[in-house]
Amino acid sequence: MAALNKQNLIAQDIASKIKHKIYQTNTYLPSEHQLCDLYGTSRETIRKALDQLNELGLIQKIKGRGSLVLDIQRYTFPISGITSFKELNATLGMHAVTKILHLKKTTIPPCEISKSAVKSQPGFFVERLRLIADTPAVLDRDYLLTPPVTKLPKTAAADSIYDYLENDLGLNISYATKEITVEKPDDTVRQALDLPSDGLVVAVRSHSYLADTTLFQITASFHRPDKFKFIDFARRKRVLSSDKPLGGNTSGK
Amino acid sequence: MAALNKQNLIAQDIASKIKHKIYQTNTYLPSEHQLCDLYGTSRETIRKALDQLNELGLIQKIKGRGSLVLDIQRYTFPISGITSFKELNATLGMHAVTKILHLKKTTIPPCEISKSAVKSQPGFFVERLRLIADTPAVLDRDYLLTPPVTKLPKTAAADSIYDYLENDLGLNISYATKEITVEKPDDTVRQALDLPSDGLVVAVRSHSYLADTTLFQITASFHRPDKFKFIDFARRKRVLSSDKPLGGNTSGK
DNA sequence: TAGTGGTCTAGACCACAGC
DNA sequence: CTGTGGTCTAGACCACTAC
Repeated sequence: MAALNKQNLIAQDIASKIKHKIYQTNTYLPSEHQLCDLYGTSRETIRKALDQLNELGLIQKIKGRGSLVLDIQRYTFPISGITSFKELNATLGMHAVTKILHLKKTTIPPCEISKSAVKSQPGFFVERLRLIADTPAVLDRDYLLTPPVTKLPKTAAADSIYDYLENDLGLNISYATKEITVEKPDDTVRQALDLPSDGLVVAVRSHSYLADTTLFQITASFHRPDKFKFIDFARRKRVLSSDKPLGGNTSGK
Repeated sequence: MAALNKQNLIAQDIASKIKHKIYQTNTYLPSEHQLCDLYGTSRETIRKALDQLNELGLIQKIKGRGSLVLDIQRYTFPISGITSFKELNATLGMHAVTKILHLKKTTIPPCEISKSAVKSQPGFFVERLRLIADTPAVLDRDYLLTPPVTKLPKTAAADSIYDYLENDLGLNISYATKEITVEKPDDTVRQALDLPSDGLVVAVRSHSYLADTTLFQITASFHRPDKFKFIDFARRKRVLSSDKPLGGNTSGK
């Protein structure tokens, strides 16, 4: 579903050239003016392409000098953001295997939908175990809501649900909220991940939304603590801080 | 230093109006054309302001309809990104107290600087304990490198190092890489956080950089597992995935 | 059909880096 | 001084939503 507009194509082309070392780490990209000539576009379009790479941490723009290619390669890479396990598996080359434990149509209890859901909703429940080098590393529990997700073949669950939703169903996956905590596992999780009886798990819970703000997925991933690693690249944002600190804070977190 | 350009001012103004419920959750902002009239700017400038809010998850832009105000308030808020503990403390209203355990000039051993550092560098070492509701929650260990950070008064360490670096030293904090793992604490951490002898801690290690890509801070934060919570808002990015999977993978998926 | 956001253009002026 | 990125403009055309 990659939109075929100029700025995305340019961003992908430059990203690819960085990946293949045509643009080397710690060197500068051609100037924006040169890129205009190279791609035959206006400067604002080039700048929007570079903004994407900047946001991803591939480059750092420095006023008066140019766009420097950063060396984030060594930082394994974006486990942040919304990324499917299959994509991670591919980019990190970690030889993982997915085992489907459950896949069934159900009604999703409202308590799982922490938002303002009053009544339960139909959907699919998928439970998958992820093995890395033959040892269990992650247990995923996904609820796919049925208004957007009407079908879910077993092959899609075994491969990549995101692939299926985007490419086969044509859904426009847009954003997610995500929460990481450390907690005591329930019995199922403990046994699946082969944890000691007093052990802890890392729980990553997320709500994923389409571009029209429809909630379509609720996930809880439970990671073995010793296998868990979350890597993030973040840019400093200053939009929110300046204002007065939210005064009437009635809710307690 | 909040730049005083139009797009940032507009973004902050709209963010403030969302915060104060002048623009209500689940309603649409005025159209981009109306905002042009309201602020007396061109549309592209309005769009750049809205892009900032979009990136933060405050709004969702929907083609043909408008910019919808999202309800992320209930999600506590951006612990993602680069945000200082003081800012978090203020926005979340969590009544935290900072205790300085150590503050001294040192040379930072190269092993701590995981990048290509060959020789050790001078800097400051700060160890701080964060208490929430009188119970220890986080132990921070910061190295501030001395090329950019020339002085570090105790008052700055007790208040907010980020505040001091940005507003007093005028440094331009730009981005950071961050890594979250769960591991066994050393004795100091275990005692400071009052953990059992076989307990685990959540370790958040980060490298922070200035706008000119100078590394200025290396941090390790150790969190009590039961107090730890990481909340993230992420938008789906599609720049990197399309290309062939980096390794010797011949199939184009 | 009218209104919305999405993309793109060809200029302009500024601030900063480096010679 | 020249070249770089940062910001802004006033238009244009498109695709989508809604009526």
